[in-house]
Amino acid sequence: MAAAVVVVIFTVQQERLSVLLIERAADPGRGEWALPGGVLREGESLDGAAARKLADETGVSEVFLEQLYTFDRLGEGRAEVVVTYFALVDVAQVRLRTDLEWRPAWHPARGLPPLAFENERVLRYAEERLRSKLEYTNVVYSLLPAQFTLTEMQRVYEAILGEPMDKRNFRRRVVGLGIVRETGQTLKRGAHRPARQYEFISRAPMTL
Amino acid sequence: MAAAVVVVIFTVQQERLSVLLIERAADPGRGEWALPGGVLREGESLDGAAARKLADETGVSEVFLEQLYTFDRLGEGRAEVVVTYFALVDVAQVRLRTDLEWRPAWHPARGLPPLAFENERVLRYAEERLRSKLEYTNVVYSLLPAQFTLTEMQRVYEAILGEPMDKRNFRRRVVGLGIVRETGQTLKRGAHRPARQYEFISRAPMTL
DNA sequence: CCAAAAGTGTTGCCGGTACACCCATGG
DNA sequence: CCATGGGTGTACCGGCAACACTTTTGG
Repeated sequence: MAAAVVVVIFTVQQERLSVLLIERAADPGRGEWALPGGVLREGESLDGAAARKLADETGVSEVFLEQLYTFDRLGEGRAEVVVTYFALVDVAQVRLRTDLEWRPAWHPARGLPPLAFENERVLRYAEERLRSKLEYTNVVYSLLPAQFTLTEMQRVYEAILGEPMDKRNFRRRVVGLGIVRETGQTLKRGAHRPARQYEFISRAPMTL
Repeated sequence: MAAAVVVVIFTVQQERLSVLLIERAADPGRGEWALPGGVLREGESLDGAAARKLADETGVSEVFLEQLYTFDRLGEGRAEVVVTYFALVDVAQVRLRTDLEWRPAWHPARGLPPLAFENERVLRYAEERLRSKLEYTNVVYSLLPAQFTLTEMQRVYEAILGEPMDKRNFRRRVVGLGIVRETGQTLKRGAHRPARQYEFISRAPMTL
């Protein structure tokens, strides 16, 4: 009866918010999907355990990772308490594990398979917190590459919030509030006018 | 190495934000003060354990009580993880335990005695969260009796935020946003004009 | 020349803040 | 009559939302 750590790993892919899930190859919960997690090791810190799980599954570190909530007695799980975290990753940086037994895969946050251990509760809570953090922090930095266009950034916001935003208001806000700045470079893609590239002023979480 | 629960119990007393602390009569931490807490019992829920601790120390229930954060390896504590909660109580409803060994007492949040188990970190975090929740929720309901005057309510806000507020703006806000309503009754006290009594529209936590 | 995305300003509304005076009561 | 707290309105400012057209490019 030790403590367990579970990590909700979000990304935005094809204009959809997605979550990393693992198909369980053993009981309990065989054949269902679950959030990545595991037991806290002897002498390990909570933040350390969460970062380890995240790195195990995605290969990334140095991304936004924050404690979410602590649950007790989640479903059939054997842990006394489950400390949950949530992380935001740029899908382009991720290399998923390719084990035969415990397959990780991205799933759109809308339209999930059956989940083990009442992970739906955890996910709902994480999604709510993510949406609210978008509004008053710069956490989106962790979902985008070093350089990007404002349109790409806006698509990420829209995927998470689930509604279209006004282009002019969006731009005024993110540059005006000091979240991003121009790099001076531009990017040409397809039959379009070249787009200015932007970068985050800070790649650490900050409250606006 | 089980999980422990710790509760930060706030009240407002004589226009000061205060916290309930317990003087430790045994090691570790003998002679220091600490937040009330204990080990999670077999089969007990986290919320249940927090409510039990709160009721043990103050006799109250049905007040605002919410999970705060989960810490690992706090000081010399023996718990693997410590799940912290914070509660808001009306000091008039509280009857403190009067054990000889483990004395509970209110301490002003500014100017605390030496604390055991790194409880300063927990307290700082709880205080910050309380201040921010004041702004966008009705949690203050849990610090006041059923009926009260707007001046009393304003004093509670000022004690917690640590700065005076404008009377007219305060009143407009709390009635306008539907936090409180008039009861129709008035209260006479001393050499003053009678004051209208108010009550909370909802005595459950709500976001504004 | 057409389709597709980039880029750009103005206006109205609302919420928040600053600010000062008169009133009812008990002693 | 005076000291004490109760009660009230207005004006300014800044952030936020709504809204439409022109430009550049590749095919």
